[in-house]
Amino acid sequence: MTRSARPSQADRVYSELRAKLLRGDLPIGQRLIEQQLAADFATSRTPVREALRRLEGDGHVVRDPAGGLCPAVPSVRSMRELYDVRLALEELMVRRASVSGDRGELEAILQDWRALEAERSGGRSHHGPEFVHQDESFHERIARAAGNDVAVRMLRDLNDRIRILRVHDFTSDDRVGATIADHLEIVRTVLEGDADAAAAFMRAHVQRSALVVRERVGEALARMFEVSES
Amino acid sequence: MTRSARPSQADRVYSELRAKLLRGDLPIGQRLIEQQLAADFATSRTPVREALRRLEGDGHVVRDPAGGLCPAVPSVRSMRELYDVRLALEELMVRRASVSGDRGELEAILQDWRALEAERSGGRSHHGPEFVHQDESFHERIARAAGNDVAVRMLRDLNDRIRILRVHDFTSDDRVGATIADHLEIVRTVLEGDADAAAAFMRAHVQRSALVVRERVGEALARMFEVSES
DNA sequence: CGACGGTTGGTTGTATGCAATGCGGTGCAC
DNA sequence: GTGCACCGCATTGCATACAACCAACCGTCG
Repeated sequence: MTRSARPSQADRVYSELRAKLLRGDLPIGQRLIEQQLAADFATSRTPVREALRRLEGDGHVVRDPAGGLCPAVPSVRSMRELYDVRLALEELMVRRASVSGDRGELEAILQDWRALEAERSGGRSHHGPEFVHQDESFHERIARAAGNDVAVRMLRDLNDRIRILRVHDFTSDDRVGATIADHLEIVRTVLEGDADAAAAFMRAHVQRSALVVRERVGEALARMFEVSES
Repeated sequence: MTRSARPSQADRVYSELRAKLLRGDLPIGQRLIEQQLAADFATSRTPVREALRRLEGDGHVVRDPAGGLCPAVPSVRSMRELYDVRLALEELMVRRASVSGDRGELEAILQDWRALEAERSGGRSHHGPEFVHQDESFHERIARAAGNDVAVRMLRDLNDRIRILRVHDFTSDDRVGATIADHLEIVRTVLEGDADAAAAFMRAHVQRSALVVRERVGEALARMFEVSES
């Protein structure tokens, strides 16, 4: 996906536009005009078109009936679906990691999260957006240690789409602490090779997170989503 | 993904090229030259470029170090990964379908497969490629009945990538019969609402299929894959 | 006053031209 | 004979010009 040597204009437009879309920076009803985007990114329509095609393939933009492209609107329903699929995949990953995971990587993960725990009890606390990245990184590393690149890629895609919600999980210091504890417990269990227990911990962890998000985001976001649902 | 009204050149190139890639029709080492493809499809480079970008996003073509695009080569490893993920998703789908599936659709599936069973015992037998489509359709309909469009899309993508193997599952009449029996059992159990049993049946069904494929494809394909693995 | 058709501006789809890059081949020097 | 440098070609990335199409607006006619 990343061009090997020199990132092209199309790549640049793709990632910047994608970032905007995933942050929800673009007005939802508004059509994305190729020429206008080309002007914004100081380039021509060709790279913009290529970026849009990729974003369309990713499902981050959708076609309106007239053939124009608009930002895809997340719905409550799709969020639930995404969490559902994510849960199944994460469970699979810890099972695989438990049975035949890369021990070196798993132990590195354990070390890193012990360090985070120490930092935290040492008074240095992590705030939302930064911790979201840590959290995503944990789950991706587990998948990578499990040795399933197909799943890694799928999880990354899922994470892109729920990131906008995930930040709501880490607005309280309690949740950050609980997450660190969960992660340590999971990776320890994986290293013990207990697939069933690890899967159960992961399931509980993700479900807890989903519950908190659901609660925090609450009715406000739900209503926002509802109205913008197509 | 499908343009609403008038399929564009880019759409045509995308689907035809994609079909060729998924059938393994293109020599693996051979670089895909934009201009040559444009000539083959009797169009210009622009639609070809867009098609290639989408295929790149799908992972069906990959960049060589020089920046050129080549058909992605399936590896034994990625096949195993795909089956692994597919298994997890299929299991999730029957669980969801068991608990809160669309009964109308589920009963329609049951009817259709009873009809297929009757046809078969009536002497009309189905052969490989045709039955692959039936089989894929079954699994997609289950996912659709489960009401998770995110998973439907992911499964479709997975199926695209394992189709090349799946045909090896249905070269014997026995396997076709066994598959019909499995499908009937699965959908009946789902309709009874027994999620655990349905998941177990689905797991057994997919694993059986994977085993047969692995056996039939055998070392020959495995070796072919190995040498072409990057 | 309403409905219909033409017209026009805006937007996307397609084609092509141009520049840059990387690779291979060839010729020259040693 | 071998190594190196230079040149040309193939190919991609980017820009722009042109064509097709849709949508809305406006005028006219019933």
